[in-house]
Amino acid sequence: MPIPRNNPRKRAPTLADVGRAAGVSAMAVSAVLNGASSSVRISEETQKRIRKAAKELNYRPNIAARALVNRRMNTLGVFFVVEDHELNNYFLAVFNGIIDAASKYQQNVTVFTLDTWSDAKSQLEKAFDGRIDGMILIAPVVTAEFASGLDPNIPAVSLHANAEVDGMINIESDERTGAREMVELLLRKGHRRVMHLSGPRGLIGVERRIDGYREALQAQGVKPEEKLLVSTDYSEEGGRSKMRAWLKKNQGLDLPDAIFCANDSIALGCIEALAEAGIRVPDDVSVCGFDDTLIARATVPQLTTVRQPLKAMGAEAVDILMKRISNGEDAIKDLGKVVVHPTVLVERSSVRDLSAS
Amino acid sequence: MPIPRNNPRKRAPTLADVGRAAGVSAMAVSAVLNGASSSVRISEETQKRIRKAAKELNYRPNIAARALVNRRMNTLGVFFVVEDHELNNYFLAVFNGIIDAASKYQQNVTVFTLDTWSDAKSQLEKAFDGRIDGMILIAPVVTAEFASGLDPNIPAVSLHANAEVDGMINIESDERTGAREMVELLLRKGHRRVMHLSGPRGLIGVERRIDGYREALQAQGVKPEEKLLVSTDYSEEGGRSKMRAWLKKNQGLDLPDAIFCANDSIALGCIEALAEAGIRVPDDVSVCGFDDTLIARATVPQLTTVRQPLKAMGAEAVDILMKRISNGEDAIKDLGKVVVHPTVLVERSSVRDLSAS
DNA sequence: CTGAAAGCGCTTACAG
DNA sequence: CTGAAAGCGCTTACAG
Repeated sequence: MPIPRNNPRKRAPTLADVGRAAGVSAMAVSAVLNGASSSVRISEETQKRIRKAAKELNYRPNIAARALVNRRMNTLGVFFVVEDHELNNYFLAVFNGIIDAASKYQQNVTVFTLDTWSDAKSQLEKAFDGRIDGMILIAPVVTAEFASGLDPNIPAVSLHANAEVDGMINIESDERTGAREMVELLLRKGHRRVMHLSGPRGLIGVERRIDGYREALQAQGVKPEEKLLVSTDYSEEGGRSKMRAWLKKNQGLDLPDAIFCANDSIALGCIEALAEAGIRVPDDVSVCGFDDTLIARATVPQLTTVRQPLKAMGAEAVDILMKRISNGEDAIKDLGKVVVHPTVLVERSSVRDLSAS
Repeated sequence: MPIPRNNPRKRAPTLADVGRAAGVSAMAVSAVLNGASSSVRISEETQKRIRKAAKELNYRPNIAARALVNRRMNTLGVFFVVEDHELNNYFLAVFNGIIDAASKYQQNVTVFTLDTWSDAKSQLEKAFDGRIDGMILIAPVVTAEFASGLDPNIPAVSLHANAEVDGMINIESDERTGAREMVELLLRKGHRRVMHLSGPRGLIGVERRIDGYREALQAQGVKPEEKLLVSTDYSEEGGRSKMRAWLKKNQGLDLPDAIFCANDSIALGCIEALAEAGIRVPDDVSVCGFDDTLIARATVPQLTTVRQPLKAMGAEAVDILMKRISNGEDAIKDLGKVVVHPTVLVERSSVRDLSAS
């Protein structure tokens, strides 16, 4: 659909209009309204007159004119791939942190959704026309091709990037430790046969969670069973269908003691598939998740999960981005290329303590 | 925190740069790159040369300069009150529809969060400096004072506004019918004592749901009990605390047959409070919600609820807004001031059929 | 200390 | 059919 071009907005009062009303130059008005504008000194009385005129005319500085001069839009761009046109709770949590922090810096946030990261280059370009001062990439799948599509003049910060990009700072959480601690918890509670419903193989976060899972098992001398590691995509539907299939294939055989799901959505789908089969959580099998999104509190029983501080991570992305925008690339050196947040184990009701019984 | 002003972006190539490289005027470049620019005709060969130069220089038209001339930013503003700094699933669904539709029109979306609607005036003003071409107000609490704070030159569309505003189009769903149908369903399934956990009294949507609830009861000759109508705020915490309090107060007395909650979050809190008290859903009492957000599918049992087409409503807000922006106020006459979407009953597993047993 | 001028990068209207 | 000029509304640097 073409961009509608006609029908420009009505002309709003300008600095000149205000100046005329107050009997001064546009420049004087600018100086007064922008506060501490360096050298200019204007008498108290004139200032009052100017402010009064501005108020009466309902004057607002035109943002486009300002941006043209300052080469700053005071706007941050958020880039995110939307699967099946459905925003999810991971996005919600991160975005929440972003807008919260952005308003602190008086920055606007505009959201750019992509269909996929693989041809992100052409989609990203659209934003490289001065409309944003910095970009936040949420969970980008970074390839060399993709990285070459970035504009070196626009500072970028990523969350949960799967690879390091030159000149870009990435914010992550310690997923490996989080996964390890979760599985340790399961083992401590007497679970032995721990299944892992992982995310799509190859993504760095997925592999880290698998590593943590294996690490915990090995430390306790539990031999990992091949058939207890099943990968799916990071969705409710993925968790449901893979769990359904697994149950069908292993009909009549023993259930695992516990199922460690790679995120809360998978866990939700998993619980649904179990419920369909008449298997109760946590009475018959324990289930736990990862992320601690809204979903984790919505399930019944509420989900034991690994909390990633998603909101705080979104906020930090803004903090770092603002530093880079304001101070230029000098700011980077102090920061390091990766910021790692610790995860927190959140115990709710979906894991049963077998050791107690 | 002050807006960082320093450190402007690096100078990007301009039309003049491209023109110089191609040996033509900036105007010629503009004409070629903008496509069908009316009168101007430039030879095929020159066009090619211009495009090549633009590509080589990696030219992007500067959005601020364009906006200054066109008085159009091609961005839409979304305004929303965030309670306790927590975005919710209602927002997620509506926002999803908004960004989906906006990308269709090649419009950017920027999100403005407010603390409260009551002093929205001062917060709205910030956006009246040409940075947006139109505004979408999500669930605004409209007062005369608020309405007077709107800029008549910026087209506005609201969703779930509680009152009609002159010159603004409001998008709603037929909440009254939705509520009535839900309660009719409960009655049909043999429930008699139906409790309603409503939203905050006074809001128009809340009253409509209450009206629908009462209407259904009356039509079946069921006398509404005063103590079965409890109001809370539209949150999980509200549903939990009010349900807890009710159970405590009515300890030892009969439970209602079913609880009709005014939204899914309340229903979730309600289910939690019931679970705490050892009351099972739907075995001991049926619970249903309203909205059909993500939450409704996450609960176990999944929630029977009234679906509002939130995503479609968000998309329609954009469609209408774009008509108003493009065609001016002429577009309004065709539309009417209120657009009402039908609701749909979604039956899941949280309501038990008593008539069958 | 004040004001007139130049310039940000684009598009539109108007001469040649 | 083409090109030089004016103007969008602001800010910054530079004369008086």
